[in-house]
Amino acid sequence: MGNRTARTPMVLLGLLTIEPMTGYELRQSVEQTVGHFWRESYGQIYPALRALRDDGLVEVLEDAGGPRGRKVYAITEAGRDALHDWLAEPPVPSVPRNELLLKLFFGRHGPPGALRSMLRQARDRALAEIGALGEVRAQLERQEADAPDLSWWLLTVDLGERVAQARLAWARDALDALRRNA
Amino acid sequence: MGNRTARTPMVLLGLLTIEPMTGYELRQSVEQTVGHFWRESYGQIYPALRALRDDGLVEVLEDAGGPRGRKVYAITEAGRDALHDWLAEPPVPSVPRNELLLKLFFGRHGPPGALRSMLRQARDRALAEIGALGEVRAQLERQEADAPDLSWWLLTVDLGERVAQARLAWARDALDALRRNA
DNA sequence: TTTGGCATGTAATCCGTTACATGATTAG
DNA sequence: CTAATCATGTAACGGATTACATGCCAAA
Repeated sequence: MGNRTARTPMVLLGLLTIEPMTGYELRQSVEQTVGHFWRESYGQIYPALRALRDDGLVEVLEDAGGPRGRKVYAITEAGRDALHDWLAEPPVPSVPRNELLLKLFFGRHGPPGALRSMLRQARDRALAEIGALGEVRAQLERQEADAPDLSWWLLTVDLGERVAQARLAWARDALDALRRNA
Repeated sequence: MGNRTARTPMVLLGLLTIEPMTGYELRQSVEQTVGHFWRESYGQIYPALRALRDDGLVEVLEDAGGPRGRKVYAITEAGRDALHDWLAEPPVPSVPRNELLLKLFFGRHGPPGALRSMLRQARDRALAEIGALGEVRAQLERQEADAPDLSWWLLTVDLGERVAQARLAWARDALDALRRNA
């Protein structure tokens, strides 16, 4: 039984399909590519790489540098198979946990200004997200125009933008409603 | 420093502002009220209730029934204060983790049909969510028309609906694009 | 009488973050 | 020379789920 989900190793395998990388670079790469909808910490990455190597799903290309070496990992054929199999399974629905909504739900029991400030923060975050995703999209279309993954990547950007737009509209409408009531 | 976030006890305190309940009823209540954006398991609830009681934030009204008793919890004044303080703090931004997007991002490396079936599932889930939230809204407006929390509750429903609509439109457009390309 | 819902709790385990420990290399 | 960045790893801890253990009561 053990690992039911095992998503960390799959992100690593996925990123290693783009190019071989060190654990450190994988961390950066997670942030830069799937950062709006996924995150991994070193505490997850290094043990996962060890396990992947033990299972023959990745291999170490170089091993040089300092005392503990710099290890460049590459995905193996077995690794591609494992990734393929995982991609065939439907995503396991995640437990929703939205602290903002929780606080709004119980908002009557908090201080009067808190609602407004949380909505403002939500609005600003949504705006920032829209801006960031717009840049991502522009950069993809410029620099990755020939990347074979492009259409998949744009799909994820697209959902991100739509959801951020929905949040923005919601926060603005809610703030307007507050103003009219006050 | 121990508990930085401590959200489980806060959900429980929040729900106990509505009415006193047992641990079992709290579990149902989480599902029925904040279910679209929050979830708690017994493994969290019972220990949390114990800790809340030790801290004087809740008290036990009744203690009867079976061998281990039926305990009806009520929020105390100290509990209301703790909830109030927590509601004053801005929500801690959560790490995004969306497995569907992860799978789409690496979609090229999976089986050809997987993308389509995941999008269909996303579309169907969004539709179901919209339906469920519509019912929640209708029921709130009917049965809780005088509830002092109503406007806050509707705010959370509203965001849920908008985000679900965004997901629905995204999944439909993506499916259409797929069909045109095939 | 047996199934399902009410009810409480613990134990094992996992997933994941943060902090710690260590050191090489590079740019200013 | 020194600060930042590259780089690898472990340890402690906390948050959360799942499974387990137990038993009452009511309805079919």
